[in-house]
Amino acid sequence: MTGQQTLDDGPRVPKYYQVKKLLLELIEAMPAGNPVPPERALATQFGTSRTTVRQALTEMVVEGRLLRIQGKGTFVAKPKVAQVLQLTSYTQEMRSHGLHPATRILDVSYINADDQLAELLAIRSGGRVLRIERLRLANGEPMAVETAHLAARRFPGLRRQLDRYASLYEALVSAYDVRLAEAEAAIETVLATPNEARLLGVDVGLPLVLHCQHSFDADGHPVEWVRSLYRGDRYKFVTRLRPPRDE
Amino acid sequence: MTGQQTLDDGPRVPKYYQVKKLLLELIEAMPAGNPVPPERALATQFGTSRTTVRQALTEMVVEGRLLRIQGKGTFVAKPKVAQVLQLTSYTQEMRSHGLHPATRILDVSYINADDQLAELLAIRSGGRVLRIERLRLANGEPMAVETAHLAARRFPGLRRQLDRYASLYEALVSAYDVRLAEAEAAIETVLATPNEARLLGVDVGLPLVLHCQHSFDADGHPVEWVRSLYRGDRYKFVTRLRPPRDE
DNA sequence: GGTCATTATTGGTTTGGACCACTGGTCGAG
DNA sequence: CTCGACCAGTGGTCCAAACCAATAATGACC
Repeated sequence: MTGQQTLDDGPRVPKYYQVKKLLLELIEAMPAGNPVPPERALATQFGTSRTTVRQALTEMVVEGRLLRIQGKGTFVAKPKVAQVLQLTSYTQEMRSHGLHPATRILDVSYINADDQLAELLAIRSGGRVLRIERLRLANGEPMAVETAHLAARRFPGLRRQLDRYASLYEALVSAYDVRLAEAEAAIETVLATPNEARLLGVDVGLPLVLHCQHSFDADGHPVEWVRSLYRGDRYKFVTRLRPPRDE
Repeated sequence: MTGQQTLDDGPRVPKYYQVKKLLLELIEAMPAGNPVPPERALATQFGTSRTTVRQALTEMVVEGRLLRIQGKGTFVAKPKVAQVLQLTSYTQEMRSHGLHPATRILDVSYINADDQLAELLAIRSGGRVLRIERLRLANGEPMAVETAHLAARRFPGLRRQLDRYASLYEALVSAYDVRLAEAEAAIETVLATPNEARLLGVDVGLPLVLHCQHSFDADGHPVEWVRSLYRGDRYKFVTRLRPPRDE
């Protein structure tokens, strides 16, 4: 090897990446919802195989710039919605963004806590836990799958109270006089399983944002542990920070 | 089509997904760093094409479970590191995790602010801004690319001060008596560009965590705007929340 | 006019093969 | 012994083709 062309990024640009850049320019001038040409047409236009076009399109779908629908086509996606990380309800949060929120209860049931969940809720291992699985929507579109866990003994009859109040937080305050005072949240990226992909209406393998929140009341007792899966292509999370030491 | 098998997830499981599940079982019993069989061998073993194996492997790489190295092989990856979202320095943060932090300065230069950056730093459009691009390492491995922006006029000579102090925060406190009091952070997922992938030592197209932080001093004046790109497969972000209203 | 089967179009999956780029080792020349 | 050329093995990219699955348009039939 003579090393005559070993620059930072000389001829090392894969063809699918060049296709991607061309497509990015193409959709920049297009409004959301507008369709891009079919894959086969793009392959002909760029003089590549459909495989290469698909590789470029797949990255753009993962990035949240495009939306693929089997049998219909590929479309320019809408920009991301910001999600403020704070102790507000989903409903409250979406309204502040001018969106119409809705919640569909997927499942409410009692389970037995495994060791990890028991520690999070400060109950004994195997204790009964109310598990609430909800699909969060905005303007009719699935936004997140939320699974909340609360100790059954601490909130007796909560399952029935849920029908009476508009939100879980409202039920906690009105029926049990419990207010969330603090929380710890962890955020990481994961990939959609087939089941999660189906619920959220995204593709299998798309990166999701896993947001686990552990909430406490004013006395420092754990109240709930929530595992929320947001669409990584539609959300960004915003939080306000303070320094660890006060001065 | 008789539709005799149209269950929730009957025959609808793609072959690459079945391969992925088998591989997940395989690597579960393997320590980090252990190599998995070559792609061609897996294709023969599972009776599929190499393309299908690659589709399964690619998802697992994106999830941070595997690490691919061209010319060497594919290996079991190490588990994620947690990153606490707070106003501490990277150095401080990594040490608390028992890791050995290091920083490599990639570039320090003055640029002219565009409209957006000017507004973030509360200066006039086109004003001079010190731009510091740093590569963050932990135990010798690239962890993040950080690009900080500070108003040049407010911190005269900061470029030279950087050599004198161990960290940017230390320089701000010692030389300018400026302490960060508050910040807003936004987190979203993006895909690695070729340049970013090269710096972080990951694959092009891998999802990264984009963490943009806007920091303010005690008087509420903006101090810096930092754009950090973390490896989505190695990090998770942890933050502590308080309710919006005090009571 | 309305209903349902048919067909065309589109994205989704899989194949088998080819070649490139990088790594690590082998082996010969010096 | 050292250095370099060479080569085998690995992941990276790309191709042409075929078939499956979901959607939308068409058109025959009632």
